Formats: sequence, structure tokens, C-alpha cells
Amino acid sequence: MPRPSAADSKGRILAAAAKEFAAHGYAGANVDRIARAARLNKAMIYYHFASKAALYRDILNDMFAAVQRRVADVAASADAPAAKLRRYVEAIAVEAEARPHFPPIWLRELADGGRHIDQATRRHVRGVLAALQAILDEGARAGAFRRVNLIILHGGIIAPLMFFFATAGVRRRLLRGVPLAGADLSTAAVVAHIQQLALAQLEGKVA
Amino acid sequence: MPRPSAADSKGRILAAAAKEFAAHGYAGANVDRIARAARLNKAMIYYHFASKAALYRDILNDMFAAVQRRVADVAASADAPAAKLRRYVEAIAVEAEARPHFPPIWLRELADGGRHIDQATRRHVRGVLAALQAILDEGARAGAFRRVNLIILHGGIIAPLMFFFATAGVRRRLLRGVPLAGADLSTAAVVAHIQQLALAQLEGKVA
DNA sequence: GTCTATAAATAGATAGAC
DNA sequence: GTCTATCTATTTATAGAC
Repeated sequence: MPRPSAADSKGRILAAAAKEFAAHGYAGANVDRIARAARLNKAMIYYHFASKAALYRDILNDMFAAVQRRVADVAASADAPAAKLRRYVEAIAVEAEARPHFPPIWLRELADGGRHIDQATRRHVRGVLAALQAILDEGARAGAFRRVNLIILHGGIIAPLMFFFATAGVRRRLLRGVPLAGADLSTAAVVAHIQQLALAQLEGKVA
Repeated sequence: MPRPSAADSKGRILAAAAKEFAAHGYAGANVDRIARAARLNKAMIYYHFASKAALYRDILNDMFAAVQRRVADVAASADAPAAKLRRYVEAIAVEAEARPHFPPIWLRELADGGRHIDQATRRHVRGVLAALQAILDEGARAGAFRRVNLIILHGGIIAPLMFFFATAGVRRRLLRGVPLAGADLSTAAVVAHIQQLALAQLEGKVA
């Protein structure tokens, strides 16, 4: 994955495209706007990428590759299962904050039924779940975790996380003036909350 | 809101459009496809609606009006706070199952920053949160609930619910062959789980 | 590698007949 | 209310010069 550098045009295109796809979705994204934001022109995009779809797939793939790398490191570490679980949640949050385009693009891709996810990306997605499963198995073997449904647990982690990051705009727009609406919500507070909920399930404090 | 009936063309357009917007998003939706799915032609859409945007706004508004009506009924009922909370979660799930376009459209709209939400719809969204707040206040006054952040609690309810309904397609596509991936997940099990998590927070069983 | 100019297709919207 | 035909703008993608 050629990481973006201010100098090379391909990196600038990837950065501009990620922003554009996050803001407008695949169909709504405009190749010309991407080119202008990258201080280039349309032709340069087709010099580096075969098509709009290929550009989008590259961005998707990069997102999930990054997340998988991070959570695989966590699963392979020497921490206790509960600590790994906390770090798993944190890893996803870190990646979402480092790549602000990640949560909105993932939300849209879910709504699209995963239509643009190619084989490489699918492997990464499965790798993320495999890392969580490994943590759960280890915890269960150690007697620290009870067995829970992987998808229910993962949904309880990824869904509120993605919502928190992706809805900053909507919260500002819709909840102006609503008391207790949580304008003061910090990433740290949300992450801590999700960690506690997940651990409460695994440790049998809640059914 | 003129409810869809098999006979009238406006209802058929609304039904076809809801499906199209859910599958492709606002920008990706195709007016011609909507017309064909409604067994009509493009001109009929512009006879009933001012524009593609107006058609989309009507569908958004209808979704949230329906949810608000349901949760307002729950909040105004005579049940105990804990029962109301459980019925609040169930109400959203019922509405999501009754309108399969609702979860994907809402996911996309979040990613869009709520760009297409007009004033009427905004009132409905706020009304949904107001109903939850009323339930929380009542529970707190009765000494049954402790005070929690409205947005964190609501996010913990709405996010996994929308994910569950909206990701059925992705789960099938991405997780084929993954053991324990929860192909057996039922709406009832997911709803019960979310109810328990929310109540655990409110009753202080988890921080 | 980067650009201008343009081809080719798509899609929102409207005119006007019935 | 419903249709066919069409206008017009937008947009992906490419040709070809530098």
C-alpha cells in the first residue's frame, strides 16, 4: 500500500478520494471533484487507477488491511484476555480516528450489502473477526470468559463505535439545543463504555 | 401520509422508491428504475413529486414519523419504566422489520450528515429522543434508573439494531463458512440482548 | 507524469398528446 | 392520470499533445 505523501500524485488522489467517498458515497462521488481536491485533473486519476470502482476498492481494502493488522497484533500479544478485549475495541477506535473516512464509508458499504468488497478485502474482514474469536477462545479456555455469539458481541462493539464517529455531523445538525444530548461526548468515554459493556457480557455480569 | 395501496400510483412509487434508495442511496438511486419497478414511467414520478429530492424527503419523513408515533405511545403508556425501556427498543425493531428500507436508508443518511433531513423530519427525530428521555426521567424519579448520557444509551440501542437489520446482506456475503458467525441470529434474540444491555446500564449493573 | 479537449453514456426533468 | 419522446446537464472515461 503506497502510503500517501504530500508529493506524489497517487497519494494525493487516494486521500482526496477517501474524503469524497466518505462524504458522498460511491455513486455520489465525483471523479472531477476528487481530481480538483488532489490539485490534479481527471486524466491523472485514470492514469493511476483503472476506474472509479477500482479506486474505491483500493480505499476499502486499505481501510480493512489497517484494522486487521492492528487487531491481529492485539490477538497475538501476551496480554490477558480481558486486556486484549479492551485493546481490540481501542484498536478499532484508533483506526477510525486516524482515518475519518473509515466510519462513513463502512456504514455506506454495509447499506450497499458489501457490493464493492473484493476478495482481498473480504479476507481482511474475516481476519478481524478471527482475531476477536481467538481472544474469546483464549478467554474461555482460561475460564475468564463465557461463550457468547461472536456476531452479537462484535455488533455491540463495531456498531456503536462506527455510529459515534460517523454521526458527529448529524448530532451537530439535529440535536442543537437538545439538553443532555452529549455535545460533550469524548472518544475516550465512548470507548471505555463499549469496553465495559463487552466485558460485562463476557464475564457474565449481564445475560 | 397517504399510505401505499396496490392500486394508486403514488403509493406504488413510494414503495418502489424506498427500495431503490435503500439499495443504492440517494445519489445512486435511478428515477427510471423506480418508475419501472412501480410499473409506471418517469413522467408519473414528476407528476406526483416535485423532484427526486422531494420524493426522498417524503420517504425519510414517513420513516421517522412512524417511529416517533410508536415510541411516543410507549412513553405515554402506564407501564413501569423498565417495561417502557424494553418496549422502546422493541418499537424501533418492529418498525425496522416492517419497513426493510429503514435501516439502510438511515445508515446512509447518517453518513451523509443528515443532509436531506428537513424540518418536519428533524422534529420527529428529536421526538424519538424526547420519548427516551421521558422514560429515563421517569425511571430516575422513581429511583429505578440512575442518570446516564442520553446519546450513549441511545447509540447503544439504535446502532446495534440498525446494524443487525442492515447487515443481513453483508453477513451472508462475507461470512459464509465462518463458524459461530451467527447465521442463526433471530430478531428476538438480538432485541432481547439489546434490552438487557440497556437495562443493565440504567440499573447500575454495569458502569 | 501531466495536461486539454472531447467522446459516449447516463440520468434528471419537461413538453405535449391522449 | 398516464404515456412517448426529448431536452439538457452531468459525468465516466479516453485520445492525444507536451
